[in-house]
Amino acid sequence: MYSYTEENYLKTIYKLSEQGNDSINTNAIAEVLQTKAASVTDMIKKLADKKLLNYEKYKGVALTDKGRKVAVDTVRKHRLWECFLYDKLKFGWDEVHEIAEQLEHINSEILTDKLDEFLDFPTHDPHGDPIPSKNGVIKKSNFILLCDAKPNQTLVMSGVADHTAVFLQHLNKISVVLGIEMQITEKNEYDGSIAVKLSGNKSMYFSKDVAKNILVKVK
Amino acid sequence: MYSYTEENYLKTIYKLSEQGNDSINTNAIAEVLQTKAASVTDMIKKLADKKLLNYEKYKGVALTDKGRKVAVDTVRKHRLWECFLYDKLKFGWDEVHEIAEQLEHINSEILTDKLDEFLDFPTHDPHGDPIPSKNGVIKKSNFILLCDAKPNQTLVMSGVADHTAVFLQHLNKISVVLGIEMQITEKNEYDGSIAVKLSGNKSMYFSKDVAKNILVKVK
DNA sequence: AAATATTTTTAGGCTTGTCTAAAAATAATA
DNA sequence: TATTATTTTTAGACAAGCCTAAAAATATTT
Repeated sequence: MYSYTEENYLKTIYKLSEQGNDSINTNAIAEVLQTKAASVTDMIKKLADKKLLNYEKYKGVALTDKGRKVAVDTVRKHRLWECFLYDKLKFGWDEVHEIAEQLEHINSEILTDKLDEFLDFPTHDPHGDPIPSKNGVIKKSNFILLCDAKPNQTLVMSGVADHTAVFLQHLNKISVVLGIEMQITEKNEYDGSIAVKLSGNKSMYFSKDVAKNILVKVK
Repeated sequence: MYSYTEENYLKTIYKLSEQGNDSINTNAIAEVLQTKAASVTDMIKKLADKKLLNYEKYKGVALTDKGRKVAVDTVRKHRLWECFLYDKLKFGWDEVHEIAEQLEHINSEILTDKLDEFLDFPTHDPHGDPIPSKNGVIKKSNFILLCDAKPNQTLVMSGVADHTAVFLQHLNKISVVLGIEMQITEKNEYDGSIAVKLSGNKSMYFSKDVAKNILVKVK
């Protein structure tokens, strides 16, 4: 239906627009896709011709419903494959993204459906990101950043804001995985660091850099 | 490493050479790949430049060890994915080929290894074709065609010579699946049809067209 | 508001993989 | 063997996706 490249452009534009970036500028797309602004302009014109996005010269782009559908479906496939790699093949959560970047372009609706069923209809991928439903609905998660959470509430580690392998590997190292529970015991104004108490009364410190990239849910 | 297209050319040439076709001619490749002879010539030159095959003008081609390795690895991935689709996702054996045509090009050695392990190191795909080992060895199966088998031996249905969806669907319809056992009770010279006795003493007839496309193993 | 900086677009070109039409080589037949 | 038929290759062209360099538009400073 759509090429590997077209899907990647649509997915990138979709993600940038989700991140609040209201007007999606050429350079931002080029940056994410590791290509040049001139190439982005070329492709944008083609995608606009196919009614996948609205484009006005020098004014940035916005996906049409048709384009958003393709993007969301690509995200859905990406996250389902990540679940497969993590849950079934036992890859680390820092390893699944790269492989899913390839698998997300496999084109078979029935495959996606069967995979979904095989995985028992997961709602979130291994990084805590929501998996869009077959019809493109994404359930909004009520996650907050650990650095914004209040003390004395039970918090459940539910996701990450930084998806880089180095960050995920750091969390591995300090045994922070999805599902662990904690309570903030101390928030230090000076450096933004946070002390928490884990189940089993173990305590742990997070630097601001880490705390601002951990998503938690208030239990 | 190698493009989708390059892998498909190498796989096709490999398969044609396995089918006994000693000199692989341009037209045969074009036929399989649904393209034109001129395109094949172009690609052959590029693959020869990359030392993936030996090529002499008007004399046909032969894979080098390097090229064969790529081809066999693609076949390995194809068949492992077919096992996954069949065993885990419960696709029919007539449905797995098309999807595996896409999945075979996913490039990740560790993924292939983990998939192999997840599937418990299968030796044959859902059509009875052998799965090459990681280092490219293909165990030769001692299967024979049902039409060439002798009466009064216990035969195990082990594979198919015709991989088309229509043939596989026909076998579904008459409940012929891998693993069923049978003994030939009658071979008709006139039309080449074969009568067999299945376990449970049920009997069944195969036309020559069917019998010549069923592979069995003498138990 | 004018000058400068940044962003975006255009122009022209490259590679991959494809095509058609014509030429060259090989194979088959009279 | 000469002729015809088939196969293969060459020549030239095209679309997709990318590039660099330069021009145009927009944003930011002074």
